[in-house]
Amino acid sequence: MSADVLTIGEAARRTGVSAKMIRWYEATGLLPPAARSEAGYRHYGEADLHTLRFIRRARDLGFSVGAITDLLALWRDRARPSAGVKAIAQEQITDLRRRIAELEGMARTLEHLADACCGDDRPECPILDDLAAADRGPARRRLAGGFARRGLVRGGT
Amino acid sequence: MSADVLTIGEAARRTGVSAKMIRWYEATGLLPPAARSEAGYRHYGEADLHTLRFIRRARDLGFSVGAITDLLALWRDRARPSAGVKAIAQEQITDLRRRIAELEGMARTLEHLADACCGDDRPECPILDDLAAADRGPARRRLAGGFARRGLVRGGT
DNA sequence: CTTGACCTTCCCATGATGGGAACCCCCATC
DNA sequence: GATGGGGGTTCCCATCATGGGAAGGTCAAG
Repeated sequence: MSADVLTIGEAARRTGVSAKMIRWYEATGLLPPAARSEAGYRHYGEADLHTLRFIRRARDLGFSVGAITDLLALWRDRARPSAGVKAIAQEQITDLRRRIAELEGMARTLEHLADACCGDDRPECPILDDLAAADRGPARRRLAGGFARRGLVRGGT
Repeated sequence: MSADVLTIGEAARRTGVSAKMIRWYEATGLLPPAARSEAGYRHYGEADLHTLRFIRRARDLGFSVGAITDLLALWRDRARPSAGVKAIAQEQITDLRRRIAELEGMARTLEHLADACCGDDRPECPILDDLAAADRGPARRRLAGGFARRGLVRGGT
C-alpha cells in the first residue's frame, strides 16, 4: 500500500472520527464512497483526512449532520458567498441559545428547590412537594419566590 | 364507568402526559400496570393522575426516567430522608450545568466566528476557515478548557 | 503456517417521543 | 338493529448519532 494511503483505522486515529462513524457518514451520503483496495479495504488520502477533520470540528460545534452537509458543499465551492455560511452558523447559534435557556431554566428552578431542602434524615422535602404539587394548571403558583412555572421552563429565558 | 375513573385519553388531557407516553411508562415499569375494564381499556383514578403530574413535572425539570423512578419511590416512602431526594436533585443540577457549559462553549466560539464573517457575497469566510483548519491534530485538541469533549453534547431536551 | 490485529458487512441498542396501521369497543343517532 | 365516529388496543417504524458485537475475510510478522 503506497505511503500516503491509510486504512480506515488509521484515518480514524488521525482525525478523531471513529471508524464506525466514517462508515456511517459514507453510508448516509455525507461522505462520497471511499476508494477501495482489491480486498475491499477503504483507503483514505490527505484530502479525505482534511474532510474528516472538518466534519469532526463541525460536530464539536454542535452542527447536525444535515447542516454539515450544507457546510461541506459551501466549503468545496470556492465561489460561495460567505452569507450562506454565516446564515447556517447563525441558525446554529440561535438553536444553541434556545437550548441553553431551556436548561438554564431547569437548573435555576432545581437550585432554588435544592436550597430549600435540608437534605437530612427527616422526610420533609420541598423538592418532592414541588413535584407533587397538583395545582400546576393555569398560571398561578403559590410557591414563594416566583420560580419557573411550566411554560417558562420549556420556552424562554 | 363510574364517575371517578378515566380513560387514558382523558388522563392524558388532564396531566399533560400523552397517551402514548403513559403506555410507554407502564411498559417500561415506571408506572405499575393500570387497572383495566372488561374490554381491556386502561382506567385511571385520582391517585394515578397525581403520579402522572409528578412525572410530567419531573420531566419538565429534565430528570431522566431512571431518576424519576427513584424520585417516585422516595415520594411514596413517607419516611424517606430528604437527603436522598436532594442528592438526586443535585446530580441533576450538576448534569444540567455541565451541559450548559458545553453548549455555551460552542455558542461562544460560533459567535466569535460569525462576528468575523462579513456574510456578504464574497467567498472569504472565517467560519469555513476555522472548520477547515488542519492544525487540530488527534490527541491534542487545544480546546481542552471548556468545550465539547464529546459526549452529551447533543442531549436534546 | 499460525497468530493476532485489522478490515468487511450486518444486526441491535440507546432515550424519549411521535406516527401510523390494523383492529376492537362504546355510544348516540337514524 | 344498523351505522358512524371517536377512541381505545397492540405492534412496528423513525428519529439522531453513536457504540457494541458477531461472523468471516485479509494482511503482516514471527
